[in-house]
Amino acid sequence: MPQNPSILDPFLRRITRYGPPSEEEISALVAVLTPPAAAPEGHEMIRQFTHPRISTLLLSGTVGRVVTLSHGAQQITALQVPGDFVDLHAFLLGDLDHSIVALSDCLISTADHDDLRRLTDRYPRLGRALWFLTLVDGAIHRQWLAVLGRRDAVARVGFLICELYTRIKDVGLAQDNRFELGLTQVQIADVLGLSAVHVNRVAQALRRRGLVSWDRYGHVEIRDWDALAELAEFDPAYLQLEGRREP
Amino acid sequence: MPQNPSILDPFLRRITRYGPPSEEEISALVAVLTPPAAAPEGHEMIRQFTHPRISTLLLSGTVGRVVTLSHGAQQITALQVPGDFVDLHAFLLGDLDHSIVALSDCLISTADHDDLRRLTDRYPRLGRALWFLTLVDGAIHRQWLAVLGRRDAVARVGFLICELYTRIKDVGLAQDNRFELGLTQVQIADVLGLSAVHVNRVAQALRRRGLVSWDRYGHVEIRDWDALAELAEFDPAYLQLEGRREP
DNA sequence: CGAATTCTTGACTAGGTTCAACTCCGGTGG
DNA sequence: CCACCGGAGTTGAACCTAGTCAAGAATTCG
Repeated sequence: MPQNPSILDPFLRRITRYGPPSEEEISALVAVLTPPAAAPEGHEMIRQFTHPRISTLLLSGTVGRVVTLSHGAQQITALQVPGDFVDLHAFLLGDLDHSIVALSDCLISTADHDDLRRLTDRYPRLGRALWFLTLVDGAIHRQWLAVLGRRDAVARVGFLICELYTRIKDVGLAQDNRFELGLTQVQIADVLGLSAVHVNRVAQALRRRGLVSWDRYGHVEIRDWDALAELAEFDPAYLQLEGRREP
Repeated sequence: MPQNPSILDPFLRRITRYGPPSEEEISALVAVLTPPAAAPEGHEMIRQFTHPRISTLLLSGTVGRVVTLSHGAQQITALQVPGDFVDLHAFLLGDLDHSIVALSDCLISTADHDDLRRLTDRYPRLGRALWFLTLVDGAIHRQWLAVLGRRDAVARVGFLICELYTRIKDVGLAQDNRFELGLTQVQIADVLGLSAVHVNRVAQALRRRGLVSWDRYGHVEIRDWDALAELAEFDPAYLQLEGRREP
């Protein structure tokens, strides 16, 4: 169990959205987590088509789920922020359909699948809380399908910025419409299904219109949230931040 | 509990992929299902932004999860085939981020969320089997993100045909490379993020190249599976049809 | 200082959209 | 029985968003 409790804060915020599990359940879960470990940028934590025996909790940094296609093209199918399990779905699935890659320098903690199985046997409500987390991932996937299927490039970039700010703020790591994007334009292109060149042009357009400022280090400030959210048709309901009180 | 056991066969094939749950667990689950009921084509089973108290098992027909955008544009974010729970994720989520619509005449059975909660309390392994089903949905979402983000129109249509045939065959409702597509070209366009006009042109190209035959009633025959699968880069691993033996 | 990334810009191209008209078919009602 | 209607599919032409290719600027790092 990690020495410094504060680094778990983002995760505790997430897990208590559902239910919440009792103190006892949360303690039991935290007890099976390893101490924080470093995962440097570019590290492939799990390789496509393999089956991990542990699940990974992201404590800081950004992680992506990456599907690699034949021509070398990549699609990033999910972005994880601190407090997210990056591969909780692998707990029950067989071989994974994607790689998991650290997109920046990260701190992680892991939980053994055998421990998770014992925990969810003993505490069914905790199991549902974990299930809930993977269902939110699914809700995000669905929104992104609508984004990739039916929105133009400007709305896609706007949506990504709105979503990431909302998620990072939700775990207490952003405020005042500023956050650390921490993605290169190439990586953004791989999330949005665009070319890097076009992402660059769209970013400039958003800056020119006064919607965001965005420096080369990935510090983003949303200067006009309402306009950006409307442009992107962003409604955070799908993120399930209101949580859910289980009867 | 439905009188005719055979109509549950597709579902029983699905649920036993994981684990499997014991006979007792499966019987307990089947016991809380309502008898089959009809849902006519076009019926909106769940409306976007509401919270259902039941989950729906699809027995026959095709159902879609539909996200509606502001300009009236739609994106179908998931297709369900017989044996799928169409809204099991709503069991734990709050308000739903999409509507659920019968895309053809359907037969359905439902389970009350309170019953599901009791069952998953009593049988944690059954809970994991249901969780597993929602994780497969997520895996399909991820593949579709890669399809929409990085593949051209011909590959998208090819991929859809390969996936639906594989899924329908898996539950015993298709064989010999023939199946009932049961979607109009407009609906296909809403799945693929294309215009209906372009879907039409792509369909003709696939027919001309001898890869599929495809009549106006939605009867599809895949005439050259290998070529189609290669064109679409379709690898069924993500569907998790091999299942998973829980230790 | 040179090497490597990332970002930026311009010119050209292409895949897919839009709009509009027309066909084919099944169903409906006079 | 036929006229009409509506939905699905089909076709053509014009347009446009985003991709590709290629080169140059800016920054970081060894």
